[in-house]
Amino acid sequence: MLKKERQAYIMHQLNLHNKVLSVDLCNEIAVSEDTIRRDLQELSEAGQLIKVHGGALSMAFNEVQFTPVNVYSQAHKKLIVSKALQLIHSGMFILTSGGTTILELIRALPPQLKLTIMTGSIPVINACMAHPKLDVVVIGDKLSRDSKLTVGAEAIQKISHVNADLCFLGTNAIDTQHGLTDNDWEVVQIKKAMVSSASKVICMTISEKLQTYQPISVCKIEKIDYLITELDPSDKTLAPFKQAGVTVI
Amino acid sequence: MLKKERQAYIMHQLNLHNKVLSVDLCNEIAVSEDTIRRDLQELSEAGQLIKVHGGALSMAFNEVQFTPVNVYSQAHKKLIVSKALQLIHSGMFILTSGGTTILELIRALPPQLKLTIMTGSIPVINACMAHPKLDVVVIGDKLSRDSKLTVGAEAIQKISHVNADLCFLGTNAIDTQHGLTDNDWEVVQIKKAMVSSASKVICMTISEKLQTYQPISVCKIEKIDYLITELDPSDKTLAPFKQAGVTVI
DNA sequence: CCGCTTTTTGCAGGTTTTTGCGGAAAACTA
DNA sequence: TAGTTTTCCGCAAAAACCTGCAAAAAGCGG
Repeated sequence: MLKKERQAYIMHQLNLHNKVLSVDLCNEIAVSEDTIRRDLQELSEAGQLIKVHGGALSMAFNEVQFTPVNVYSQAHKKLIVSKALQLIHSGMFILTSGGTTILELIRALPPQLKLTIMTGSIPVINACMAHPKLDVVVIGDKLSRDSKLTVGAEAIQKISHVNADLCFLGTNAIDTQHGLTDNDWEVVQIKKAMVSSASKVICMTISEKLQTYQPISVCKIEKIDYLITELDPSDKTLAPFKQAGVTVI
Repeated sequence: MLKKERQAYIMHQLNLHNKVLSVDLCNEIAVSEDTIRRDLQELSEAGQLIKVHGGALSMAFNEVQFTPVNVYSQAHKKLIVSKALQLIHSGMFILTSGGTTILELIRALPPQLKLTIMTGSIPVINACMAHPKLDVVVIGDKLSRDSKLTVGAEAIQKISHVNADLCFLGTNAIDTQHGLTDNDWEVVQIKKAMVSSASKVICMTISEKLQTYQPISVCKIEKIDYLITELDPSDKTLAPFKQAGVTVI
């Protein structure tokens, strides 16, 4: 097999699987491991792939790896937030749990907007205090260290006595079969209460979390009124949610 | 599985759930716990995550908002705090309002000390979360923008149902004639409730605020059990307080 | 076709990386 | 305080890597 051929084969494999192992390649092509290594070396110098110990990764893989939360995921969240702002109108009473996306939403609220935010999430409260007009109602109870959220019977009871216009839920995992799910029992209880006490329930999430699930159920998919992701509403990933009656934005 | 791949997987999980456990990861990837730990170590050094005992946390969720420490009368406050620490013992239930001196006290609590802190002050809650062992009970209600404290009937009712060992009050003004006074009606209501619900009431203040007063009364001087200032207890400024039955430290 | 250079390939060796393991130390939990 | 879990540290084996070398293959001018 010619050298050019071999390297073309390597690139082909790389495009298919996003990674190759030196061992696999030298078995497939029946050539010594040294030769493969030299090929990978050359292709790496030509900028066609990223060589790593034991094989190589495609450039595509490396982009997502080297573009961490701050840039890639952050841009998505900004887009999600801008969509969510359309649902918010002056004077509304809003219930929220915690989560990074919700935090971004609060930070993005226009300064002149007057709202009442009811929440037990300390980061959200902190963000609210940076806004000039927001009325904040703190849900009191025991503070959960992990989630930075107040949890417990007192908090649930308090939530059950309000009627919010909107409820924004931090989304840990969501799929059409299990609905909205999470992994912290106490946080789930709070979220359940919030779902019951709001006219409209809104889930904001990056598309990575779609069609994943966690052990504990918050609510069925039918309870969700709006689903906001960074994807275009017509994206095929979102079709099952539309079918389940969720308004996808 | 390649090392880079593994680390990408870890980061992915972290973006989804905001935290990962070493045990979970080594099961999911089928690799020894040591390897996972070394990966977390590397990613941590690269500034991609925060390593903690047992796993790791995402950077996004754990933004530490560092409240600037004002050096004004800092030395005095350190002294006051060190005196106050003598009154605090493991397992106590403590009620607090807000105030910079109380904030300093929370920050100075030894890391191994276990306490339950009940408060409606957002800065105090933030400080408590930086401590590894504190149990925090948040007093819920409407958040007062000025004082960053929850105020209202709900909060007062909640406070009235507890029996705290100690109550630390932020001191706005104190004198022997009018007792402890303040200038915010709603905050005063909260402080009144706290005084009623605690076995011992402690006022910490720099000496400048001694023998000053404000329009609204929190409680008579007899209700104060301890007064802590930066002065020596034998200082003549403090004599009238001793005479009124306050234990001066 | 021949003698020459250049390229490519495999191999032997020595070095570096990676990984898992055992035991001690540290941290956490009750 | 005692007991469990997690971490740290050193070690050793395996895997991967690099370097230099030599043989085979290919290219090339005459």
